[in-house]
Amino acid sequence: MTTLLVFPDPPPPLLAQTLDLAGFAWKAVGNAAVAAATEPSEGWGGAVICADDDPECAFSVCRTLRRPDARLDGVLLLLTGTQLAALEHREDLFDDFCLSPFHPKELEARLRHLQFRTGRVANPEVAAYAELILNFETYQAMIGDRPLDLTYMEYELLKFFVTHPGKVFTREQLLSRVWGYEYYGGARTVDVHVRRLRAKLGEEQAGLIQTVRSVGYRFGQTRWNGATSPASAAGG
Amino acid sequence: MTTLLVFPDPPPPLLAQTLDLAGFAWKAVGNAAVAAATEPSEGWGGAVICADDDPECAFSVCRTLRRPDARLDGVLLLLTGTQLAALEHREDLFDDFCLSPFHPKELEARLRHLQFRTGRVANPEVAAYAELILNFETYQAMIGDRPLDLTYMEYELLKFFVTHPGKVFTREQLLSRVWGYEYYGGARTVDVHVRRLRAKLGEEQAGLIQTVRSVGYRFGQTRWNGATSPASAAGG
DNA sequence: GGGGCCGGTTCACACAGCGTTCACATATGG
DNA sequence: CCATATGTGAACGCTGTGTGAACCGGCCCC
Repeated sequence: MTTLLVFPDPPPPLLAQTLDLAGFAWKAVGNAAVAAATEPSEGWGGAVICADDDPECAFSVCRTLRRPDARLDGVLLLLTGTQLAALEHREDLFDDFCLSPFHPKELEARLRHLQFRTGRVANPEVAAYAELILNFETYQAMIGDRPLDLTYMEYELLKFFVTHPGKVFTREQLLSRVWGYEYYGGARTVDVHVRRLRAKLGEEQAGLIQTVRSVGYRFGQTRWNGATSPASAAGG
Repeated sequence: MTTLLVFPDPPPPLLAQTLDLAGFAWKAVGNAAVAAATEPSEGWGGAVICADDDPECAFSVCRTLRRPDARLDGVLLLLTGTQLAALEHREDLFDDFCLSPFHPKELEARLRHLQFRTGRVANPEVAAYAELILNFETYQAMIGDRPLDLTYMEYELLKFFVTHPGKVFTREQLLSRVWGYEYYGGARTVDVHVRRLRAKLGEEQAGLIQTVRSVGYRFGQTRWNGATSPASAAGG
């Protein structure tokens, strides 16, 4: 369960109670700066912004959360009926809203739906394996919370590995499927790229790419480590 | 203004009145078959499904509207407080809901936001990314508090970048999507415009446009955007 | 209608990054 | 202990990109 950002700090008692009863993990912040400073490493799982008391400040927090360079999805606005008109030109600042005073079950249902939406609508153009995340749209890679600086070929090779975990590929297969053409005698080129990938993955995760002696390389699936039957290699 | 699908037929009087007063064009249908038969050529602009009377039938209509091969976006569910629990395993059937009896202004605000989300509403007249602000109406650009003097093509290119932050585009993609036509051998033209944009953005912000070697260019989003599916966190 | 300016496109060149290759060291298996 | 396979470090050369400048067409002003 990810952590919800809640504004203001402290939040209205009924809001806090509702979130607790519904089983949400949350953290209250008084302004956008604190929100940025206390952001968990996996990012906020959404936000509940209460505009009852200080709508201007609430909208300001929303604006900060929604800036395009680090946009937060899953922002729910809590406001009174008289504030409805203020939403008209601020459609981009929130994903859902709930009228205050609210029915606890309604808020819970909205938050659940919001988490469903952000989990499902989120851009599918990514692939992940354990700690490793590749974003195909941005050509970026992350291992844990550390961004990887990969060259084009390194990225393409890693992308192929991540999308085919567990399988063993010969150097010739990798050359034809990653490089995309038949190759003349340069099988060792793969070794060099694998080596550089291992180096950039770091000491910890270098084992993600395993050498299968006299066959080729395999990505992930470390459960089969050690002495396996040769039949598996022959069958692959 | 596109036409909203409304269920049931006839809808509750207060619903019809609210839609009329808010200026929405709508058409009531009694079941999914009629909805398919009377669908306007441009498609439905969304749906308001009232589950007050016959929730089972309402959910059935939703299921039909949401079938994967012709999924309708912008489905708003109208239900009573006692029906909230029924939403839990039907998250995919709707995009928003509103408790009945409803405040007309709330329903109106929800429908407006739904139309904004589904993109059926006119484009915003400004866009911003970090320090950068573009005003599409006046063709003005500002970086921080400094106005940028951009030519037409520079402005169009920057506008495209700002509205697609983080994604990598090849030169060919940029040519076809910014210049708007297929191009003969002029891929380097993009380079020159990018260079001039960088120069005008200034030393500080030149890094906003990043070169992705042997791929193309990317605007902003150096930091990883954590908007990935929650499954990745669970899978670790 | 002519000349100068402005903006978009194209060209030529230099540099740097990256893919490839080689030579050698090390590991593995028979 | 040998043969083969793989890891490692470094060097080479190509391709892609940055950069300055020229070209060219349209527009406005004189």
